[in-house]
Amino acid sequence: MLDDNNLFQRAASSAYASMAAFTAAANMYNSFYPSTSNTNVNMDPVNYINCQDMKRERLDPKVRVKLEDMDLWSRFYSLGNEMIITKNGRRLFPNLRVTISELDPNTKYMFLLDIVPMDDNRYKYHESSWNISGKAEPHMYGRYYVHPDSPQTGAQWMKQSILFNKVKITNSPMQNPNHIILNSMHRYIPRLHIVQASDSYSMRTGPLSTFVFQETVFIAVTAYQNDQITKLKINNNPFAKGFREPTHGKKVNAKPLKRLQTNLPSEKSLKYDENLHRPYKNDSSLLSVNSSSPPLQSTMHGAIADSTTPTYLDNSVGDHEQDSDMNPMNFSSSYHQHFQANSFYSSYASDSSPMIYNPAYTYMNSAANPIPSTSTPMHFNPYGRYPSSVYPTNNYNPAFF
DNA sequence: TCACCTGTCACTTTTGAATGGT
DNA sequence: AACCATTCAAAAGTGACAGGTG
Repeated sequence: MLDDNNLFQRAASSAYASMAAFTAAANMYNSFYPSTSNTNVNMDPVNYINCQDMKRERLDPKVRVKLEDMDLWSRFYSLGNEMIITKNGRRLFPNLRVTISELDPNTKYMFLLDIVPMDDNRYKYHESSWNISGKAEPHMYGRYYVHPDSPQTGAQWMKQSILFNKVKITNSPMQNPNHIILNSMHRYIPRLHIVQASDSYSMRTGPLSTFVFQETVFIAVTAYQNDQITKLKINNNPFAKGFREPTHGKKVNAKPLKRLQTNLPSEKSLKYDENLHRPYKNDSSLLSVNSSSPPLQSTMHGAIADSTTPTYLDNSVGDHEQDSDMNPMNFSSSYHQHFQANSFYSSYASDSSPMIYNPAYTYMNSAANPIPSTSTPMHFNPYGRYPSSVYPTNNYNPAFF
């Protein structure tokens, strides 16, 4: 383990080197998820990551973060967003842009971004839908993108929206150390960390809060799987403008047509929708009669943990009303309404958060919630909750797409 | 002007199921 | 029946490319 930590420290570099090194030790413990098939592991989240001594103060709970371009994010979310990863690194699209309120105007803050797995699964795109195809590869923690304006005062951060358009994701650990490493065919969510700090040293100890946005969930891919995602990207990303007009390039014509032909609906692509009691086209965008505005499921807001700073493992879940809502074991509809009405997110509260994005843990953490067998591939619902027949009693409800 | 960003596409590599031999 | 090696198709990854942005 010590050797591994040294490896992390060597790998960490540039502006965030100190933070990556600092968090590496904690991350080593939860880099490898508990197996979904093992129900006998120690379920105490504090002991699980073995970091009960690492307490960290939070920012003022009044601090609010709003995700910009919510409409665009929601459109991608509803289709099951995909992000291309390449060896040299690709940017995220849509861009992550947020606005902040209720920071102390005179205190300095640093803004960091990382991307963490949503669950313990690897996915496969088959017959126009995402299905679980096996267990996830271990995630490489410790890579952060530090916003180049960091540090600056709360007043400066709140003056205008904050854009993370330079973040790049890659599948190659050997590339630029500023790139965030992801595994293809795995599902992720970006996390925004706000640290009260005036330099990289105090960044390690200053009060910290983490924010996540459900609409930013995506599956990392090396080539787009869902044609609808491709079209949405082309139509909205200015750098892909060249692909909008079929008459412009020669490339635009030939292959897509060929692909379209190979994907033409055959008998195989028609399925029977048991809910609608009618056949439906086997395409994630056409899954329901309401496909133009699929429901945004509510369950993950603010719930993804900061695995790098297991500060909130204080067993005080539910101390406050807000805490209760933020508790991943108790996602409430009221919080959903709060989200839909304002698109504002609080930081997550004291909870067992380092495990939240790992359904395996969540299921195991509740004796009342038996773990469904993962040996048989489950259909991945692009619109949110797994059917209640699959998870009869769980209240985790992995809500994506 | 030019560095950079995008999705496309042809090609290569990897994966995993099927098959057959011991 | 169990194990191992081989084959082969499908899936996934790679890199060059043209057309675009800033």
